[in-house]
Amino acid sequence: MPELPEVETIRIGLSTLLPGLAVRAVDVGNAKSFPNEPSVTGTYLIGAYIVGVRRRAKVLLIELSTAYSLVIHLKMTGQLVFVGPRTDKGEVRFGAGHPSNSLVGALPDRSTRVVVTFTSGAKLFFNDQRKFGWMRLIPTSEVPTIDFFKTVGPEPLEPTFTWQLFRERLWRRQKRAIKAALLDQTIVAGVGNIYADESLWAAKIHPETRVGELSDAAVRRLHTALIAVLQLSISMGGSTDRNYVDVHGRKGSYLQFANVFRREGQDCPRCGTRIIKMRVAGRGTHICPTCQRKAR
DNA sequence: CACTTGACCTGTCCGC
DNA sequence: TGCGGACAGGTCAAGT
Repeated sequence: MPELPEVETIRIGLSTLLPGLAVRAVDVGNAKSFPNEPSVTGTYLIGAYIVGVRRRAKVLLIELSTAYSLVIHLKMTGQLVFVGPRTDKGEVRFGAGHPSNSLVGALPDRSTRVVVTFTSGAKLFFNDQRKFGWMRLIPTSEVPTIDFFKTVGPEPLEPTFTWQLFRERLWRRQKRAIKAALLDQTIVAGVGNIYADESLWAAKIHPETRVGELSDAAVRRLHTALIAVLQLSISMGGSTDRNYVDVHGRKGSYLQFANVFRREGQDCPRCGTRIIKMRVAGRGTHICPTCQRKAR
C-alpha cells in the first residue's frame, strides 16, 4: 500500500502525537506482525517513552528512550491509526470530524494485528489486512545494519538526489525496463507502483524502455517529474486507492490529481488519447500510448 | 551476475 | 446466488 508520500504523511502525523508518550502495553494479535521476543519488548518497549519519529524509504522508525526503535514496514495494506481515550462504550470511532474522509470504523477490527497502549490511555492500532507488514524492535544504533537499509538507495526528496546521481544509479541496470528500475528500492528509495506510473507519464517515457536507451534529457525529465509527483502527493496527504489512511483514519486525496494511475479508459489529460492498462515488471501499469512511446 | 517470477495473505470484483 | 480466477499500493527467495 503505502509508498513514500503515504509513509511520510503518517510520519508527520505521528510526530505530532507520539513524542513524550510512554508505552504501557503491547498486544500482538498476529505473531508474524511483530515477531520480537516478549522478553525484549518487555524490557525495552514497555515503559519506554517516544523520542521521535523518522522515515527512511517506506519504513517508519519510532525512536524510544531505551535506545531501541520500533521499525515498521506497512507493505501493501498496513495502517497506523492513533486514537485518544476510549469512549464510554469501550470502543473508539473515527471520522467524527471527517465523515466523508474516514475509512476506519470502530477499532480494533478484524484487521488489527498489534495494539500499542500508552499510559495516557491513547492507543496506536497497527491494522494490516494482508499481514505482509511488520514491526520490529531493534537497537537504534543497529537500524542501519539491517539488510534493507544496507542496500536501499537515496531519498529522492533530499537535495543530494541530483539527476546525475539518478543517472549514475540507473546505469547499473542498463537492460531493465525503466519501470522495474523505478520500483527497485536499491536504485532510489520510496517509489512504488502509483508514483512510478505517474512520473513516467509526466516525463513522457514508456515504462518498458530499457534504462540504457534513456537519453540524458529523458533522465532529467524523469528526475524532475518524480520529485514533483512525490511532493504534490505529500501535500495532498498521499493516495488512497483502497486501504491507505493517515493516523486519524482519513484518506489521502492525491489520486484526484493522478493523470494515469487507475484511469484506464479515460482520456489522457495532455493529448486526449485513451489511457490503457498493461503489465510491466509484473505490475499493473497505466500509460498514455500516444505520449509515452518507446523510442526516445 | 542480471533479471524475472512466485510466494507471502486476505479481500474484492468480474465473468460464467 | 455461487464459484473460480485475477488482481491489489511491497519485498524477498528462488528460478532462469
